[in-house]
Amino acid sequence: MNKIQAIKRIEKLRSIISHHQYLYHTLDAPEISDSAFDALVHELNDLENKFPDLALSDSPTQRVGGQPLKEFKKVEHISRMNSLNDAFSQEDIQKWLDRLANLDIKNIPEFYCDLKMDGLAVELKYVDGVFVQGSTRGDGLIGEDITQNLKTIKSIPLKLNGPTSGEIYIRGEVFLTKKEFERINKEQGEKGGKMYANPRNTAAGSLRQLDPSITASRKLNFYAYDLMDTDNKFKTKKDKYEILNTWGVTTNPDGKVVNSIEEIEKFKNQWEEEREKLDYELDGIVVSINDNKLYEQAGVIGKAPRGGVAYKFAPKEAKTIVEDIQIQVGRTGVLTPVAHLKPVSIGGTTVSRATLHNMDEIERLGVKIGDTVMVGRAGDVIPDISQVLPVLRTGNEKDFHLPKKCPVCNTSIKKEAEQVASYCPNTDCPARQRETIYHFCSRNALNIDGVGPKIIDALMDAGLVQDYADLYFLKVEDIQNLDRFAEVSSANTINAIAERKNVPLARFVYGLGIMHVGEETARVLAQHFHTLEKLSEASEEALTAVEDVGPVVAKSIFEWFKRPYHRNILKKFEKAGLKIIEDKGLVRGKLFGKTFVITGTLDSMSREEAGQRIRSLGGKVSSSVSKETSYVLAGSDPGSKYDRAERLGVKIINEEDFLKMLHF
DNA sequence: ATCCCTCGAGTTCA
DNA sequence: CTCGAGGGAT
Repeated sequence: MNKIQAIKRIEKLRSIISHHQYLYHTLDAPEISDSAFDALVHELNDLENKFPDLALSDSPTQRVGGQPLKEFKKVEHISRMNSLNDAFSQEDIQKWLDRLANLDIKNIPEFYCDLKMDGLAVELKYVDGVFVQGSTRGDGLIGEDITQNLKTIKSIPLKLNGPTSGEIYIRGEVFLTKKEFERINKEQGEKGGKMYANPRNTAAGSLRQLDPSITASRKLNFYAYDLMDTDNKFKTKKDKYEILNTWGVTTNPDGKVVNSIEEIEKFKNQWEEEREKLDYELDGIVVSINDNKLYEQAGVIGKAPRGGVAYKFAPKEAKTIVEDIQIQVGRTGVLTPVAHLKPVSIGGTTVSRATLHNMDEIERLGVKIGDTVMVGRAGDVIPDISQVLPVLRTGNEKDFHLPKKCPVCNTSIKKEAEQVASYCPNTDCPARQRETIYHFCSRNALNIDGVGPKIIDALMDAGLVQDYADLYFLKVEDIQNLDRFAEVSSANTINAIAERKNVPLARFVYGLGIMHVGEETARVLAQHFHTLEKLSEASEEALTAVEDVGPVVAKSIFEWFKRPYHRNILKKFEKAGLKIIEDKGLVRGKLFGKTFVITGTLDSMSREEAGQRIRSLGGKVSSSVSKETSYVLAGSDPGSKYDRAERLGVKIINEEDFLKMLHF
């Protein structure tokens, strides 16, 4: 980026950041997520570092942010309440140590590592051991008097269990547990009040209540992180924490002293992994020089003391650019727009694509090609665009439109009026056929091990396979002649296919890939008709009579078996010697009539196996919890289903209970 | 017609 | 995991 561009960009970023600072700090009503905001500040910081002459003293990066609301009395802080510089990697920490070394602070023997709760900094004033005043950080110099509200917090002692004379100033973080956040938000929702975005905003909103009884109804927490020590009575940060604790002031119990950069890294990694286990939100750790004298010696630059850094966890969201939006054709012909992103690292892995689901989603987000977006991960796994930052548009963004023709086979795209998705109606579309064969080989269908997309693509491109029945006619020589295939792997492929010449009816029906027939419906159909022959000859009426099969599904199945193309495929299977194992019908075992939902990880078996055992005893396994569910089987690290079960009062059993249930 | 429960389908990276 | 939509109960 050249200087002219940088100037423009910096101006733009400054105005956007100021605007959002106002929304966030003064109105408690942010419009963009915290990480989106952080990303903006970060970019501005980088630019200002690159072009130091463009950095201005009134830049938002130079301010701590936030003017006090006029309703509260103003309080001047004893000394400026600063905020720490951020570090995002071990290199950043190393740079910090290098800068300290330049100041002649070398070979620091001890660091204090503390957890960084995501909350609000406050200052408490005690006179003669009695809590007399508390204030928010405000702009760093002047905060708001929220004494009455702070008095409602149980972990802030009204009287210190210690010194009974003189003035004492304590700083710390007020925060909210995740549980309490949910409770408050639920209550707000029921009252039709404003919903909070996250625990931090809720804590901020709660502290700024003009009526302390409202604050009291919300259980806020407090951990101290500093004791103002004007006459240097304490040697280390740890000493301060210990004396605070004896006075009855809590500090974070998980903080500890470490001796090296490696240990800092270890501490950070440990808590980054375990953060979910805590009942409050963490956004990183704070690393400080443990020795107070050295800490002071490091001094303050701008708004940030140099004796400590906030070592932030990898954000769960990151800012990136949508380079293109492309269309994918699925097995059923549904067209899915996928955003191709400028690669970005989120929580340790690099993300370059994210699904946009359908046109409705694109409209809801308002995303255009070239837009800057925030990408997170739904359920911690699947990349997902959470919001667009339209303020960063340059005017060169392009709207995305669905093509009129299938990008693969050029057939005209169709869309049912009341449905969201558009689709390619051509059942012979190569993209659809490919996906159909992948599906046939997939784990829950025929489970042909080692025959994945790559091999299937190669076989199709060579014209060796047109449909999934062709797989059973392949010979080792056929595959060997293809590029990239060695003798061994071709033999393995053939063996893997041959191993699946006896298959249970339910799996086979699922593998066929009939519209609206998934695993569960395939099982029900198999139980009901027992053989493929009977299923294939069933009338629409007979199909509709089956539990869970209505007119739409019945028609889809009926028409599938009617098509000559499919009849021919079934004949080929027969010719290849495929044996379909007859289904014995419904089992009336001891779990008959019981519905299970499985969540979390089990020790003694996979969830798949557990499901099979349940079904073999006549039980059902469902994917979502409702009041119809008999038991939720919870392994370790259960997901959201556990909470839902609790809320609905569904019986939750652990693995041990489950094993007993199987055996008795 | 309308709600609730389930199922189906699509999805990313290492 | 999440969304959309089919099936069935009301």
